[in-house]
Amino acid sequence: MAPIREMLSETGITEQQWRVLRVLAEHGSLDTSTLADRASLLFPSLTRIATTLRNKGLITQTRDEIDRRRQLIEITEAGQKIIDDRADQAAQIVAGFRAALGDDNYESLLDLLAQLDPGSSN
Amino acid sequence: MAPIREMLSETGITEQQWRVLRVLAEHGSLDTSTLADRASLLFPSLTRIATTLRNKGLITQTRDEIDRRRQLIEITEAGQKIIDDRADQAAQIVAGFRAALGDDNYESLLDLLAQLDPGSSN
DNA sequence: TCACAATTATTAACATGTTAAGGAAATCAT
DNA sequence: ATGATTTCCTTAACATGTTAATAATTGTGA
Repeated sequence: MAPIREMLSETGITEQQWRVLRVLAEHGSLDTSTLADRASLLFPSLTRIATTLRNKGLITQTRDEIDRRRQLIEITEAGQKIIDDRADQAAQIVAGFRAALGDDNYESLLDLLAQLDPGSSN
Repeated sequence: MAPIREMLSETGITEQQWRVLRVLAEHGSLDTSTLADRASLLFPSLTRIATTLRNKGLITQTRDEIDRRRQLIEITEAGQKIIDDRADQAAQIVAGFRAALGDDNYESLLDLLAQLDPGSSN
């Protein structure tokens, strides 16, 4: 993940914050549970990350009026911009990994890791 | 690592503390730099871990009298006992992973991971 | 020898992982 | 309808990863 963190260092955003924003960028707005699941974060972590992202103005949190235990988290324009500006760069980093291993090996690695951790739907 | 952590939960020792003890159990006593390297820990982490292990009476730290910047870290009998008592159990957990993937796949996984991170001599 | 650099380790500050405890809202059984 | 349970989330407490700043010691060159 070092190259990813390096890319993000200039934004003042961490790897996990970036992951949260990416998931939100794909899905628009999500409830906390789904978001935690897709970003592979535990609840307590997400709570803190959401707080800092909210303070940075990159997301908004609103109570679900139907079930007021729930929160809806939405990415702001500023947050979306951060993702958009670096999507290509991130894709290239991943492509770099893939190239380093070769396509076949890359697929093998993903398969083997998936076998070890059936939980991660990624 | 979940099974490892579960095994360790009864000892009150964490995964990293266990790693430090394991390295020490193999090598007797080591200077901090070498220990950090072999346990794949950064200096600040090792400093803290050493403090807690020392407080638990599992290691001892002594200044190197020739170069007084350095410290020698040694495992105590109590620390050695913790490792000895669980070495078999840990080996079985690893064997379990290996069995889950199959021997060939297991080797493949190690190879692929090594290609991604040439640094880890493990 | 003495200022300056390099080495070794610690401390600080922040973010996260992890487990446990707590709090508010909804659900359910009676 | 109400008390117990469940669900969803937050807080708390501790350990670690990570980067930067400091401290202590040693090494070096003029």
